[in-house]
Amino acid sequence: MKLPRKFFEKKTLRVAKELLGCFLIRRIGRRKIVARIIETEAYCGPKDLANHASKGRTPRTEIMFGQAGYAYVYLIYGMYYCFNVVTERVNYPAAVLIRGMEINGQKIIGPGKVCRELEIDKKLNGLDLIKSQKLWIENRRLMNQNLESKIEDRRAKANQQKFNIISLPRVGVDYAGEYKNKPWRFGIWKS
DNA sequence: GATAAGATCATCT
DNA sequence: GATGATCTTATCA
Repeated sequence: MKLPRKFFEKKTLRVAKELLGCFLIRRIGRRKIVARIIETEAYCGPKDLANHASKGRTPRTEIMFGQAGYAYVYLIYGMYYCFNVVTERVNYPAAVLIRGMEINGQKIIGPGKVCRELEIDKKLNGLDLIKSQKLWIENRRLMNQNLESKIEDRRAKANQQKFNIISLPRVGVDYAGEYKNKPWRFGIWKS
């Protein structure tokens, strides 16, 4: 089941944890990629110095000040894209970065790799994940009627087992002062 | 195995 | 003009 907007309108830390095990779905023409989210990072509001939006409202960060459930995609280091989902309420800039996923059991770790694999670039910035047919997120448990193959059935079963969430400091935010060591990176490599 | 350097550009100062 | 919410390749040990 596609996640509703309400899911994203909660506290960013909670959304970041609840997204683990959910399925990121990407449709490119007739091709559909189903990826299980296994690593995220939370960027929590204007005071979080690691958050791009902590420097205020700019053209780039505008989307984070909008409604939850929209895609925030930006170019990093001139070569890679990072994909985030906007969270919380209007005028409160926050988002969850998708850092790692699993496709048919194959792990893809790193936000740049995630975007390369799913063909996510700036054209998808500002996309509404609640309405889009190109990119959306589904529940941890795939509904039976959505199962398209035995492979997907197996994947759904594997996902029903309990998993432990590991939390660590975020990556690449040494400049963020007191926020640099906040354990706002979440993963389920172990399950 | 570990660490370092290089690629490459939108964004903000 | 400097700087990244990164990744790959090269060069060490």
